[in-house]
Amino acid sequence: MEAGRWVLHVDLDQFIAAVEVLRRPELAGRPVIVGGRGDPTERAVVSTASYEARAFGVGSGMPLRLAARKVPDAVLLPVDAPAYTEASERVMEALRGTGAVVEVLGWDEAFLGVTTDDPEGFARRAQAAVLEATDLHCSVGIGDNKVRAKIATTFGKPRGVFRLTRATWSDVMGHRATVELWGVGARVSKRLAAHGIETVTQLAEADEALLVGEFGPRMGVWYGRLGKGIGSAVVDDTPWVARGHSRETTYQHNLTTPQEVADAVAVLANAAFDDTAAEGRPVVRVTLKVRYAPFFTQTKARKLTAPTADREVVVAAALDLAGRLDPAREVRLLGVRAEMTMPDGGDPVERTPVRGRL
DNA sequence: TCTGGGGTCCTAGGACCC
DNA sequence: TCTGGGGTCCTAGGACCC
Repeated sequence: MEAGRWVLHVDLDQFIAAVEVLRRPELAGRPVIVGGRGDPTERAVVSTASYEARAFGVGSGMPLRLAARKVPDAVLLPVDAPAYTEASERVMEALRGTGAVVEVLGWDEAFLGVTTDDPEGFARRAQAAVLEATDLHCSVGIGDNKVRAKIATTFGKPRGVFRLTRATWSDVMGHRATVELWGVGARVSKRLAAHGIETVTQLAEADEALLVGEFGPRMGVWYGRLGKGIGSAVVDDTPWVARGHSRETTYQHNLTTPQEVADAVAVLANAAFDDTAAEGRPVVRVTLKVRYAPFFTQTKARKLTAPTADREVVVAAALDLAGRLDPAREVRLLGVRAEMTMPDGGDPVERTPVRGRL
């Protein structure tokens, strides 16, 4: 058995749907779909679907309207963020109780840093601890770094454990499409394919200069390493520090006049300001995001002349950006983001490393 | 099927400076 | 006139993740 340090990736199975079923046991075994306000006639998308609903082809990100059509007898539920936050906190506490270093990735995911001769045994104990504390099931990926641990989890689902290391990387991942890598999406995989790079092995063997020419000095190098399964093995339990907060709303009916837009921007800017004020750090940059109907997204940003904790300044900056939008187009989504100074007093634009790329 | 809301990081290119 | 070479700061936008 290999002695030493391991990275474990823990991912709760159908987390949101599972939390809902826990408090409504009669829903067990039924196709449960959670999204928006649970109303399939509204503009909203699926947050999570239970495995029973996924069997009908429903998945995260799908418009609620379409999901409801695919599964006629589905149980549709509204998103209840406080309930998931509470369940998540109990999960993370259970994981910390295993003695591992725990780096939280989101509601339903965490990396564990452990030193053990038996990572599978540790993984099973972590699963048991989570189940005991919360009645929730999870899958665990074991790796020699975060990239491999994260991908390993997908082979462990549901309720399983899977190990992926440098020794097995090529056998397990080499023949797969690049889009299966964590950090490669539809766009990047298409650009890779244009260079004849379709598989993970082809990416691993690709000329670095070619990747840098296509994607730039950082991303190009990073994609090449991703193909080889190379990544950080540092699990950091430092509490996460947000760089900023944003509020975003898709309107059930498009906004058609500058006054409607200005009113909406004021509401969102105030809410975003409230979130940053709660952090106790001043705002340094304001960004306005707009999606015109049917689908065209624009962003406008302004760095403030000085960091400010003044609500009026932040709202005025957002309204000023709104004045630069095209008044002739219908707006279906607006968002306002307020970025804060970092705890050390720095500017988020300087990319103070709080949590870097994995 | 016309696609949420909350985040993160990276790149291109213009303005401006010496 | 057909054009340097470096640097910084800023905005706009792309891509990805949960």
